[in-house]
Amino acid sequence: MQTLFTNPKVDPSQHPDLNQYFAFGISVDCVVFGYDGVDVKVLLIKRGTEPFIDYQAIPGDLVHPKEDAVTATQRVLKDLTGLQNIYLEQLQTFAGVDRHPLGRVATIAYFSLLRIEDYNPKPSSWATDAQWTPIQQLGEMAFDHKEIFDVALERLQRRVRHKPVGFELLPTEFTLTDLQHLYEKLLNTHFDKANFRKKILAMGLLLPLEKMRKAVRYRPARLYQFDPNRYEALSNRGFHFEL
Amino acid sequence: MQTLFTNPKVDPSQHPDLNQYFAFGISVDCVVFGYDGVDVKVLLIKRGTEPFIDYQAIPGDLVHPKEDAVTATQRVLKDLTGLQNIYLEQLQTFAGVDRHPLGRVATIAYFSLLRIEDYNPKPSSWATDAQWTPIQQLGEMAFDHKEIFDVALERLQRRVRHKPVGFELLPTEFTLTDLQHLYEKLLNTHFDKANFRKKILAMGLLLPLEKMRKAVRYRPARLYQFDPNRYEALSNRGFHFEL
DNA sequence: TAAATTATAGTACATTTTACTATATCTTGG
DNA sequence: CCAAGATATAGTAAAATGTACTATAATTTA
Repeated sequence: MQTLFTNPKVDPSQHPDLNQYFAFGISVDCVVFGYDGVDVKVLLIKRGTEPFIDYQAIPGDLVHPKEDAVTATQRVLKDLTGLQNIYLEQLQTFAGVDRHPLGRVATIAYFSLLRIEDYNPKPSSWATDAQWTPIQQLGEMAFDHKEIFDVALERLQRRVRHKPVGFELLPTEFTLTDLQHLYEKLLNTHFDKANFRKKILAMGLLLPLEKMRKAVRYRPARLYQFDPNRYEALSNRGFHFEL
Repeated sequence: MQTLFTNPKVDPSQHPDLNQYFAFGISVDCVVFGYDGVDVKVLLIKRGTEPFIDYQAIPGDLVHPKEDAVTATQRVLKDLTGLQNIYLEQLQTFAGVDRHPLGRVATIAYFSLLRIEDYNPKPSSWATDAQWTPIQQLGEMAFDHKEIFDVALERLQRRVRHKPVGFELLPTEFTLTDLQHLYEKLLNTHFDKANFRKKILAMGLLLPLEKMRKAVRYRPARLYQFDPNRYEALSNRGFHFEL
């Protein structure tokens, strides 16, 4: 039997054997990135049961029958972090036949970005086993989660260069040096300091504040904050963020 | 019940009620782009039954129980076009609760690129209703297929600027003007002729042939072909295609 | 053989990027 | 209170790239 379902000439309601095609589970998995001022980290849970006991895993869950995928992911994120309205982007779907030992489960992978200082673990049944892991120090991962993570990291690195989403990882007020360090960690490169600030400031996306970073034993730097409205406005005029 | 399945402390095999979570259908839908030298076109089928009778639809099918998603898409593409090994990229998954009137079906959307001259419709049960439609002349589309198409087009436009995949749409041998026209149609812009050729040739991705385009009533242009090996080599050295 | 048409080469100017240098501003220790 | 240390911020000059043109070459058709 081929193309039964979408064949424009066939009426699927006439085919009771269609049931065997409705036996998939769908899960969502979300790679949560954070930044603590030093390292880019990812929020992973440690599995306490087989299969893959003691392996690190990307948080996720089965999508409920009447729930859509984004909603499911937001539910997982809230249970895990206590946060709502955090940056979320669909990544890719992994649907290999044998990717899950417990059944045919396709997983829709997402990634999200949050300010690590906002993170506030909820005492849900599993969130207590969550831990922030620097992305260079990943252990072995359950299922195909390493592959999912790799895709997520690659996507993040591209995304961050073409859209101003890096700010999602920083405190709302930050210095230009903070920003530069973040990008250097994310992209694993070095930027010339003077040129970096010139380029960023020239975009006009940052609102300079009348405050300075305090409690440093050298000249304090000005604090800035990202201005989403300005970005919106510029985008509509054809502006393209690029770093 | 929450996070039953992926909760690291819960053993899902102890939960017979898990069955209600394994009742999804998964389909693949593939937006097939082609180019005939004049227009960018998309291969759509016209539905012959309800729901959405007479609407245009993106070709696709349910994923079989023991089939992975890419394989399913390649099967659909082969039934439809007679072609194998054509450019294929996963786009995004659409999993809205009510997106399909016949049941809970999440669809993994793909897009693919092919040389329209290679297209050779197979007499499969539905491929005969397939037709190449210029992307400006789309009618109303079935299900959420218009939304899928919009995402596909946007993705194609970005992809074509950052990876040399435009060549997938051209005959293997083409002139620089052919290439420029293709990009102008894809991106809906105009390029300065002299600068376009300078930029493209400077990349060193095109192999100049000793042939000329014939049967034109003016000066014939040199034919080129894309050199994938060269691209591979340059990519490894950090080269980044950009147009 | 001239006219028409497109291919290809070249050039000059503007803009952006890159690699630096110089100066300003703050804290801390003597 | 001043110098030393550290980082912030401003500025500049050369290099590279992009942009807008102009000029010339090659081919067919009338």
